[in-house]
Amino acid sequence: MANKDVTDPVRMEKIVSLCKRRGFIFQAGELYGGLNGCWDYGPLGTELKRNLKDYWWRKTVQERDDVLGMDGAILTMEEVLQSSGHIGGFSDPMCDCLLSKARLRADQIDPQDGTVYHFTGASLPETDWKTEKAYSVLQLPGQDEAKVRKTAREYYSQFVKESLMNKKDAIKAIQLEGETTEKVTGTTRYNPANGSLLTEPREFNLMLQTNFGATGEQVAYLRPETAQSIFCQYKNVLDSNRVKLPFGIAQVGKSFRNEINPRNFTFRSREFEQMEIEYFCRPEDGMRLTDEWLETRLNFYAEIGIPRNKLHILDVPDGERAFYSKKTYDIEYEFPFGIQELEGVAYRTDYDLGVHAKGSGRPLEYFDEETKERFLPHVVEPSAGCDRTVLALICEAFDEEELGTDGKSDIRTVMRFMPSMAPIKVAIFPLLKKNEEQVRLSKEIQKQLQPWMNVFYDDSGAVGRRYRRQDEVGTPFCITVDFETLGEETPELKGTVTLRHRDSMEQERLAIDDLLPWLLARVR
RNA sequence: GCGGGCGUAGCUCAGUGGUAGAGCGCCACCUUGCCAAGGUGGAUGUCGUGAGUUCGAAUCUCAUCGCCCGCUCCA
Repeated sequence: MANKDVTDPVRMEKIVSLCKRRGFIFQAGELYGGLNGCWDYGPLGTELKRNLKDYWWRKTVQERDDVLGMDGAILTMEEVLQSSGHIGGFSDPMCDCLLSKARLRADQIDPQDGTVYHFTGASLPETDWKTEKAYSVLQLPGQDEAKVRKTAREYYSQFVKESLMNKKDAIKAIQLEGETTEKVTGTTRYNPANGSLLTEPREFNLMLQTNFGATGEQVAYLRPETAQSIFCQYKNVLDSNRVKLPFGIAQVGKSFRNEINPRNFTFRSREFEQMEIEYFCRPEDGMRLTDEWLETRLNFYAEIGIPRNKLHILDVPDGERAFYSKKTYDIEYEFPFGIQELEGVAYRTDYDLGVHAKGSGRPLEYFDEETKERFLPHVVEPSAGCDRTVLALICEAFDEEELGTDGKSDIRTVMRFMPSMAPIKVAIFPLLKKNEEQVRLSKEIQKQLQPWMNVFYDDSGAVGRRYRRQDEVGTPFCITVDFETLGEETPELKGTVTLRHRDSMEQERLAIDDLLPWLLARVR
């Protein structure tokens, strides 16, 4: 098990603060108080996320011969989710303890035998407090009747105004009413820890539902994962694209889950984006391909700037995997709030195509021309959380560097994004705002580079401050048009600019004409 | 969903019943020949929201929303 104790809340707070201050991520609906579990990306966050998605798409779909893309509807038919098991099958019935408020999974309570004491209500002598609420307690092994009644009085004490008297005396004084007993066997209605009655088991609604049609009579669900539209269109993709096993279908898009408890900034949100591949293969290749995809995906993270030593691979053991999965790897990252999952690589066997073939009554078998076999392909699913990866990129990039060599403390905040991920690729400054020629040339360079990359122009304040502002949003390169550019004192430097590197703060001179190829080689 | 903490300017926070504050940031001008915090001036607040108590509420009470921590949950 990963060590969850390695957390740094202070660092996380600084990151959240920077995200808001510099326009990476805002809380959704903040103007009206905020919407729990939902987030908006600001200008820079949007660029960052787009860079990630574009890179994933390029590496996963465009640069591979065996993966095709699709973009499915978010609104999903009830039948699809019935077959997949999202309706009915996967949601766990939960009970709450009426006394301790502990939440228990109804299906994990051991059946118990014993005597149950039923009460119809309680009152408090010498006051007008009285309740008709019924309550029951199971006598646990080793408990006497007095203990059972104490438990009941503790329950009723929740409804007594605390101002009546001090709590201990109040509990002792409560009069229980209508006591009867009953022998029960195999009950799961009582908390094994304290004998208290539980609430009725409730199905937690883990999906978001919506309605449409003229009077809103038709029910649809916001998809809980992008995977289901891939499984449902697998046959159409196969028939329309002349592909052979093994092949994959990839999708990037929004999914929605009614998370009970959204936490950790954007990490667990109700609305989130996934980058998923369903890779269809022959049954005998499933295990091997799962391992291969794990390697492919780990390499991907290294390429976008999340080093291998910050990733942890969890080989999910038997019993903790989804029941249909023969093998699952979780790829986890060391977030400041703990080691948490970025991506799951799961071997899902033929479960998904199987349930949809059955649910729809349509054959989904693959016919192998060479071997003349007909079978349901198996599926390996590398499923990455897009917002989680953006958050990992931000956490990984965030750095505070001490520069105070002369005794003064100077902390430089730098987002060390890889150039390919950085929201702004290059910033362009005239050294002096008042020098018209420098301003003119700077804007000319900006126009030259803009068709190729995201460029930012700034002429306010001292140039040092402008450098630092760009450091804080992770711009890898800054270009300064200075007096040498104009060739005023050193004619041989005419037409060159200062190029300043974010990470080292070092500078070099480059000819304006060389800028585009130089940058293009580094920012993609 | 439970328990605890918190919510005042863009950010970090001070302000415990009597005129809404500081530092940083931001904007303008000046200065500035390459790495923040120099000079002058300026803008910015439904004190999270709503009700209540009060002559008067950022301050007290209740509710609600949101954030953080711990449980719980995560197909």
